[in-house]
Amino acid sequence: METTQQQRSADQRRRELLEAADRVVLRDGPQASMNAIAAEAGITKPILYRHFGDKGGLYRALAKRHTDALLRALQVAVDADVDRRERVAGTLDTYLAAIEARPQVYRFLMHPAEDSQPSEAGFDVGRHSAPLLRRLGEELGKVIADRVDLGPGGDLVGLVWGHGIVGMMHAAGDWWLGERPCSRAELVASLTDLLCGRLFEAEDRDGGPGF
Amino acid sequence: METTQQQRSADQRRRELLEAADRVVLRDGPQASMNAIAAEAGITKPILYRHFGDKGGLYRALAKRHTDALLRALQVAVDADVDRRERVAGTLDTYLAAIEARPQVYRFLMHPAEDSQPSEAGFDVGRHSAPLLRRLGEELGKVIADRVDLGPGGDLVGLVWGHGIVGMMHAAGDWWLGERPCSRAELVASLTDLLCGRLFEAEDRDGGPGF
DNA sequence: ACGTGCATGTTACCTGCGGTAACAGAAGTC
DNA sequence: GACTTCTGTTACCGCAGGTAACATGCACGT
Repeated sequence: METTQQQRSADQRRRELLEAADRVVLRDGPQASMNAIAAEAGITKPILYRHFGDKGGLYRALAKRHTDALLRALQVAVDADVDRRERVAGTLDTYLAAIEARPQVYRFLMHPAEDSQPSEAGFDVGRHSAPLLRRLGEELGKVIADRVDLGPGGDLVGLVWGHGIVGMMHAAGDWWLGERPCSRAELVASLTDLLCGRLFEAEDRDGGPGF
Repeated sequence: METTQQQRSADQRRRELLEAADRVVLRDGPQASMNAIAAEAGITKPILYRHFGDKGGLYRALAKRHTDALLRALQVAVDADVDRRERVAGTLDTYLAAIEARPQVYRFLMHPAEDSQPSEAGFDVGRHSAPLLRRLGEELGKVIADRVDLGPGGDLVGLVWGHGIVGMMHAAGDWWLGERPCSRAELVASLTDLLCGRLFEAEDRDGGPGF
């Protein structure tokens, strides 16, 4: 066949387009229009559609790059050779540092422009809140089930915890990024304490039901 | 003045419109169009806009009803007169029962059609992931800080935990609702265990670094 | 009784989006 | 040199959110 020339130039073009899209999303947020992206890349819409199918395709391709980068960073943190508390804190800090450094990217990843078609209008509740979180939860769940002895049904419990912890990290990070009520280190410490079970070690206050 | 007649009928009309919108959102999901809502209500678009300003206004009004209802239910659960573990489990279960009973409503609340204007294209990272979660986190944070003795800076820690726990509940619930990997009771038990600190009580498994 | 407000309702339109069809050149291949 | 293929364009469709301008009904002050 020997279409390698064309293949390579096509791939290269694709990368260029993705970088242009990246710049626009970084500037305009997740609701960046296809027109804007095409303009930034110096071309017109139909080319984008030839390369990526539809907006969802472009956004998926764009998201994959950042997602993979973040996943690699977290993988390193989760494999660090320190004690468990330190490792949990390090993982949280890695995530928070990432979203702090590039809030626009983070925002884009969490809000992939709700592509989902109407489907059967009933039970596809999932997937609207970013595939990234799902992937993170799944991965973390596997890691936990692998490394912590949770008895029978441990795989399932690991998954629950994985998704739960990722959600905790995400929600707290989102709130923190908006309000900046404390330093990153303090946030990490508080969240780590929570996962350590300090909620159930702390004493109730005077009257009334403790939480 | 004596415009009470008109006032009352206006308020009543508003309620009727909200109920129509509710039906449509329940049927078509969060991307229900203004045209569809107007049609369901038996009128045309401009009336909706006169009552609610813009789509964001309608959705905010619509969300407030469900949000308030859910908040009341959670308030009851969080004030229950049982021990702490039972109370945590009950609160989680209340939330999960709600989203299980009406997934469409839940989905709508979490995805209020990204109204946010472009603003200054920079630092308004918050608010994209549903005001409901923020409100829940804030309320729970206050409750925790009120009832648990967390030492100096406890208010802030309470807020961090509030948002974190709500995020955990949300993410785990979202995942669970999509995959249905276990019963609600099992999910509640696992999450409660996590908040109890079982992650740090469990033993490491054989080789490699424990999580 | 009758005009005057005012809220309610309509039709018809604007803008901008995602997405597509149809056409116009340039380059490699036989 | 004809043929295909890739790249790029202009021009358009359908549908969304949102608005202007015009009609209608009902309570009022005199």
